[in-house]
Amino acid sequence: MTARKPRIGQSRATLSDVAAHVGVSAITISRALNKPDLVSEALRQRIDEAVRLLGYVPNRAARALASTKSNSIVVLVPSLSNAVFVDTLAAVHDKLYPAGYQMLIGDTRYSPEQEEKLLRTYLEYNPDGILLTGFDQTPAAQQLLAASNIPTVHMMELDEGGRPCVGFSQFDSGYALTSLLLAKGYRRIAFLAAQLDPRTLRRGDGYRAALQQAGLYDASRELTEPNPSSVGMGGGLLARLLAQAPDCDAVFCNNDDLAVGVLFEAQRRGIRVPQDLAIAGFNNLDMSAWSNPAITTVATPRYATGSEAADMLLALMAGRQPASLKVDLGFELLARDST
Amino acid sequence: MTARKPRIGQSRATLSDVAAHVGVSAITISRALNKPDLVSEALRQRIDEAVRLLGYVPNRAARALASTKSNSIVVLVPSLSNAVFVDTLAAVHDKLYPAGYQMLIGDTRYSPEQEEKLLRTYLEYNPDGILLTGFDQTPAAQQLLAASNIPTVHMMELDEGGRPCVGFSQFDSGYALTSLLLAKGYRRIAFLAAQLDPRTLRRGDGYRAALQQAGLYDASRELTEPNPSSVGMGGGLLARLLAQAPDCDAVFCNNDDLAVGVLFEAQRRGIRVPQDLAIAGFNNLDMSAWSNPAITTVATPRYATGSEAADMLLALMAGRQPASLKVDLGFELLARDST
DNA sequence: GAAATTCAGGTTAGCGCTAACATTGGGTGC
DNA sequence: GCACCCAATGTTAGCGCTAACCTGAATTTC
Repeated sequence: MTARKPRIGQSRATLSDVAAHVGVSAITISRALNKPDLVSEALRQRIDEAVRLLGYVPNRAARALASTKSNSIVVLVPSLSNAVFVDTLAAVHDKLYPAGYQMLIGDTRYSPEQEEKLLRTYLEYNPDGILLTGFDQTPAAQQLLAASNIPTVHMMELDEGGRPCVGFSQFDSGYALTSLLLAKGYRRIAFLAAQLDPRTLRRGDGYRAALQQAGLYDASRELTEPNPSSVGMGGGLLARLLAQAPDCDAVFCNNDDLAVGVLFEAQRRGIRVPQDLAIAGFNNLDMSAWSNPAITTVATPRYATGSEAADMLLALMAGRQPASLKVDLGFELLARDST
Repeated sequence: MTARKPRIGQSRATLSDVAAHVGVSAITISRALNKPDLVSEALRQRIDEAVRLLGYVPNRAARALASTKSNSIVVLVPSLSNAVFVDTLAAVHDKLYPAGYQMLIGDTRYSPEQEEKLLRTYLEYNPDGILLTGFDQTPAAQQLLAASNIPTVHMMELDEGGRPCVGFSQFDSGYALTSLLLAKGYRRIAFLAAQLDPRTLRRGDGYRAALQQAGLYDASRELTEPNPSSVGMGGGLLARLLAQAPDCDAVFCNNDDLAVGVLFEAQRRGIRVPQDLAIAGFNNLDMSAWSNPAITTVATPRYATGSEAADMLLALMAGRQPASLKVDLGFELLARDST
């Protein structure tokens, strides 16, 4: 048993304080807390009592330093104001929290540079695992990741190169929704997108491919806007579109909030939906199911993505080989009254 | 100069690795990194180069342990899927990040018990400061906070008891919006609320007070629902309301998404807004400005709350006395076409 | 009943960093 | 030219915890 150190003031109780109080050595307290079955029942109870009495709270930094395990996971998402990522985060949390891991959440604001900066910062925490969104890391960030040797899983997109990933094909989803519109007889289909992140662009690629294949592609019907998408912006984009290509018979909006904005603006202009103009959105956000008419959209596996990605990461961290390093969760077309 | 420790494998470079490489002592590297002006220009450059060469990343746990400062701030919000808190978080981040602090974000899911649990967990990180939402902590959580002696600021509500806080009066905002409806001539005003957190309830108190004062309160027009609010739920609540109190001439929705849902449902039922039914929302979310008609709402100071709260916390952490311990940021009524 | 095993706890050392004090070797003042 | 000071770097110790090994007593094995 180590001598009790004199403690000045009322700084927090430490392991040795508890140990001194109970009359055992510090390591025993540590064991009672972390590997309870290595300590006898009776002693464990006395320890629990002392812990409560002294208000002992373990010091995570000390634990991390001594054990070289931080029990924290870095999760980097492009935005916290987008329901897509929030839902994914919730799923990740639901898996990781019971496993004893803390999430360090970083918001990259859709910028690879910001992502690199966050990565640099969070690497100081010595995370046990990393969850990233997409594959568009800067070269420096990729180097950091490689050098750190920390298990990493990418979410929301699929990789052909063998990097661990969970998501769905953005290209296919854009292609499929456009094909649905073509099948319904629409011929002059516009594409409206805000927040030009890589996933948006790949959905646009799918849109373009479908139309080109049908011989119906017209670049003037493609309208984009770098700022984050919102209902208000949907209205603005429709106004721009009608000025530039007034003959469109359908719009593919890259996100449901844009679609709702387009619907509102169409109503203001007396454009009937879907008779004069069909509207399709993306992501199946809550509101698109309830508008009048309800908006056709693509349901994306947000919660499942977070859940599966966390599972894969847990496997990698435990040194287990996950069943698959590439999990394609697919997507679902929801044809509703707006098309 | 301390001897270089033999390093096996390729575990991360440490301060002493850098020191050995440059040929100085570890503390000098530490100084070059943290207090650069204590180290000569020439040496600093050599150190920077070595840091880059070895890919040195400081170990946060070790730094926290040695300095007894974690440079991290715990921020607990009730939900990440509510734009209100996300905006607030963004503001907090914008202030804290430049000051060198990391945020540890916790999502309490509107539960004081969960909040207590998170607090317990995050206290292990030895945060330098804490930001909480509201004042409804469990007694145990309050005890934890008091014992920890960590500067804490409460957001979104105001306290009479002198605890540091930044927000606005939820009661007053509910009272003011109801008064606006009364002033416009509405007499049978309903109140629809989901997610019955304390702030919702206090807004409801304001609503009730205004109506009671006017002698127009009728409990059957108050309808609540414990689950999180959404557009879909707004429609459901309107349906319930019409069954129970079909003569309402206005609805005060506790959040804009409910209001939009009510509007959609009214449209489906052929109820004219505002002629047959006026609709008011809360929080000034993006969509409420663009619907047809645009929805009357209350603009709440979300970003400012985060910003001011972070400022206050920074002052408290630095041992400075903030200008005021109670910052009332007010709110703004936005009368639009739906009333 | 002696050796082998298990159980419950202890000792020692060190994770990587920084606070606090110590040391050096020029200036500076007069 | 001597005391003094300051700037730049070093030494020592320790933050709070746990990994790895060690010890002694109780229990089991045949």
